[in-house]
Amino acid sequence: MLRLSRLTDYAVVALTRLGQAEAVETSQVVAAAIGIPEPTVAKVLKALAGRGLVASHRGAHGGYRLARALESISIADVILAIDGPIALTSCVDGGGNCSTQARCPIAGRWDPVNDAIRNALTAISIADMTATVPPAFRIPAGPAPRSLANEVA
Amino acid sequence: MLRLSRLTDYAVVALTRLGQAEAVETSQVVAAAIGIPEPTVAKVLKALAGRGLVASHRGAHGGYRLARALESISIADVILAIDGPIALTSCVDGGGNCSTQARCPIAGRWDPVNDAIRNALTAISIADMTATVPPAFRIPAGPAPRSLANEVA
DNA sequence: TTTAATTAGGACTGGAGTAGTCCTGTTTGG
DNA sequence: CCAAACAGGACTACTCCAGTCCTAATTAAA
Repeated sequence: MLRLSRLTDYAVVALTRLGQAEAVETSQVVAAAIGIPEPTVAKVLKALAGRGLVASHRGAHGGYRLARALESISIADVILAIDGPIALTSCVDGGGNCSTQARCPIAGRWDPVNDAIRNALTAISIADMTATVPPAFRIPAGPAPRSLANEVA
Repeated sequence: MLRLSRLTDYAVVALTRLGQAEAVETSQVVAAAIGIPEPTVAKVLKALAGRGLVASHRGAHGGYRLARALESISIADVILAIDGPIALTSCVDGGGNCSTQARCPIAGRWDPVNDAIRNALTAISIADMTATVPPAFRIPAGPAPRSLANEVA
């Protein structure tokens, strides 16, 4: 089902949280705020920092903050940071190192599919994802259904 | 990385093969033609038949043939047949049965993402996937690199 | 200068889900 | 009536991800 990594969902939640923060926040604070175990949040934030989506500050009183506005961060960026490059087939990005030796009947050209998905994902920002929720459906407070495991298709 | 099921790739290859066939072909023949183990091909064809993408004929001299032209079969159709419905989050299609009780900070609205991907995948037909390969890059004959494991993102 | 806080980075492990196989039943042409 | 072929489901081995932990490296404050 074209599963999307669950960590990617965490990343979106964490980014949204940082978007609401006023100063740098430690991974512990973020974890507590969004209700996800700290080690996992730390892992996600590290990955996001590595891709420059969040800025990190080490040492005492360190933490994370957004490197750019949520409006200018696309889901494609997040997926890239968490799961790696967007490419359907190993054939495409792997450079043709097909393990099996079966015949390739011309078929299986996933490039257009990759491009289409990449474009679709690049067009949507994290801000878009939160903005599209009609106010009536927003959860007032307290525990609430949360976005979880992800599967496309 | 938004992994796409490998069976989906097989399905595309098998469909392309059936597109070249002149009469019904058994799963054995298809398997031999595309160089993939017969049981696996059989499994894929069954799934495609279940979704009406290929027509099956039982009994002696039975087999499979395309139910419609490759031009009118989208990858979304294939993914749906092999991997199930296209939806990024269990939150969305599962009806809100979130297992964890963590707080949902409004974030994680994957609906627009799902829609975008669905649209992108629906717009591409199997015929498109084979047609986009420039003639110069077509493999003349014999063993050749084959599309394999699939990952998006 | 020392100490504590905090990120960076990688290794490790358990579990979930998929690929692939196989078996049994049903249909159908010869 | 028999053999060929699909239908459908059960089962297993394996891969890969989620989650945890440990050890640096960095930095503010005392």
